[in-house]
Amino acid sequence: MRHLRIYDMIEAVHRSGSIRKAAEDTNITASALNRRIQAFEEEFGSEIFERLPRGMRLNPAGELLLHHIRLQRQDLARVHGQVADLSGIRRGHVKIACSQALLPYFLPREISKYRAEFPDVTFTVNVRDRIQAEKDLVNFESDLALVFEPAHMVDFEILHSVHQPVMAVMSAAHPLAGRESLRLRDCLEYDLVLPASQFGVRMLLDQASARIGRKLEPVLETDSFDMVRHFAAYGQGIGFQIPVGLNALARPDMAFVPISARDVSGGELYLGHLRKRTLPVAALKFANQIASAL
Amino acid sequence: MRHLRIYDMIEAVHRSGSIRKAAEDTNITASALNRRIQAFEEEFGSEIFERLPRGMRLNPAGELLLHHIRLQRQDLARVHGQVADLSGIRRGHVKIACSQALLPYFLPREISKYRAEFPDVTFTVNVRDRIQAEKDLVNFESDLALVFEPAHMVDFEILHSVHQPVMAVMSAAHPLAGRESLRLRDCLEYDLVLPASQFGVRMLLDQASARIGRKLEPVLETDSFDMVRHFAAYGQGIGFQIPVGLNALARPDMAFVPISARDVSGGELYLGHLRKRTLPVAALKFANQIASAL
DNA sequence: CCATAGTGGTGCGTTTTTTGCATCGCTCAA
DNA sequence: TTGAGCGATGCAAAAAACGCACCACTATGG
Repeated sequence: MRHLRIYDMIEAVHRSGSIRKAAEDTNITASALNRRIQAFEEEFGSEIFERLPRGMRLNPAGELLLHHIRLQRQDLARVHGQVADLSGIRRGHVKIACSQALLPYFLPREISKYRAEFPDVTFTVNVRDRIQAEKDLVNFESDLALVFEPAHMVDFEILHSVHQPVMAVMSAAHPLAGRESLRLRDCLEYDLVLPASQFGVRMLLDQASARIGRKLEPVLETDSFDMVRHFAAYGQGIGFQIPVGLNALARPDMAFVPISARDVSGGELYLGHLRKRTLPVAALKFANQIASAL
Repeated sequence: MRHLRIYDMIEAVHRSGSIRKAAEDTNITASALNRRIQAFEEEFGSEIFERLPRGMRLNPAGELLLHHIRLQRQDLARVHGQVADLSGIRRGHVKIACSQALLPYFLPREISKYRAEFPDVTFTVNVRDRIQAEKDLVNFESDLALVFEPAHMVDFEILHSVHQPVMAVMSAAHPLAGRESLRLRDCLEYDLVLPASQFGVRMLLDQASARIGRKLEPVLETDSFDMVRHFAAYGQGIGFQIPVGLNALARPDMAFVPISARDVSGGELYLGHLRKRTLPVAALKFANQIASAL
């Protein structure tokens, strides 16, 4: 869209922080770029950049404009998608920000299933904690977010939610492996491997242990749920995960035992998008599929 | 916004139905306009107009694009408003689609009150029935709608609603003028002046009279509530109106008596805007003022 | 404390894009 | 059948955008 070129230029200057650097990205001379920015500001009726001795920075007006630019671009992409839909072609691209728990089993399965029906739809999946996921939505870097116990949710519009108890994860040979359910105090007898504090599961566990007057002292704290699972699988440790991140069939060597709701009531896994936003067709259809899968 | 000129051109062609006519509105030659449309379609990846022997018409892709254009333009206006807000200037323009009932007293008073605080804000008020009001919102021809008993409401997001009983309107000298409330059957003894069938008040009255096995036979049916009031004021007839359209202080020569809720339960007056839309600052502030006034 | 590298801004000749004019081919209604 | 109205197009003129060279300014680091 050549007529929206000026928006690309503004974003390029915003990204690189200087006209000269942005000029390279834009395949244009710094002088030409400079003049287009100036002309735009003139027409817009207000400066959108602060001129600092070391470069350019968006001022508040520019921040507002930037959001408009992103909104505008995403909406145009939606229109493009719908127009493609008219001609019977199901094309498009879906950008997802999600918790790690969704990565090993759930999302790969759902994406494959979706692409079996619409092979021309492509995906971007970014692992984000619950705070960053919301920021991604605001910046239009993701269409959908699938997160466990999100943090503020002011810009988050819920499409679907599902309750997830917290599961203890351990080797199938572990003494507690046969139990129907576990109390939190049972787990404290063993080596604990816990996700880092920014994760929802950890937050729930911390709250629960505080209630029974104990403090969790993990032997291993990590930001990788893969690590949690593998450490638990090959030792006597206990890890924690939510059911959507587990697959009993795929791991007969492991045991997954729910923590009693009396200790940890569990949390909600939310599927949502940016408030007030109209999703592209592809993203909407995929969201519906996920919602029914959950 | 020079870079959005192509959008103006597309809208102009859509409005006038032909390139040559649109060329005059756009202050450009037909050939230049033609080529810009062609270039845009090329870049957009799909034709947006049907070429008919008698002119141009938007095809489905074009309809989708047109909606995007309007959305985009309105959002840019919102950004402009917010930027003006940053510099302390309260400028802007508010477009309202409303029922006739709001015209005589309510809206003039509220607009004056608002403009006393923000004199640089201007207004457009269009009288619309409840069906057309919603269309106006969809086409971005209005920011706000203030309507009685709207029809489908699928694209309508309610900001505020207030219950309005139906009032009988008559001369102060009318035999029924002193009553505290009226049954519908009391009114049927007199000459009736009714709003046309597209109005919410009429719909409620029709339903109510059908319930008591009667049919309303007005001596005067009109699409002007002014006419209803004046006819009632100068004769023995009875008209009907909702309270927001009446002002006892301004008309000591008239009497307003509520119809018993056992006959006509009344209806809701809704203030709303297009679903998912972010209103310009001025419109939002005005909407808040109206909501509290109601 | 000054040299230097990096920043945005500008004058001017050149290139690219857009526009206007004239004209073609087509369709439909009188 | 003819004329009026439509969109499309070739070509030259006008306008806009661009690249180059250079200016003024300011932090930073030897």
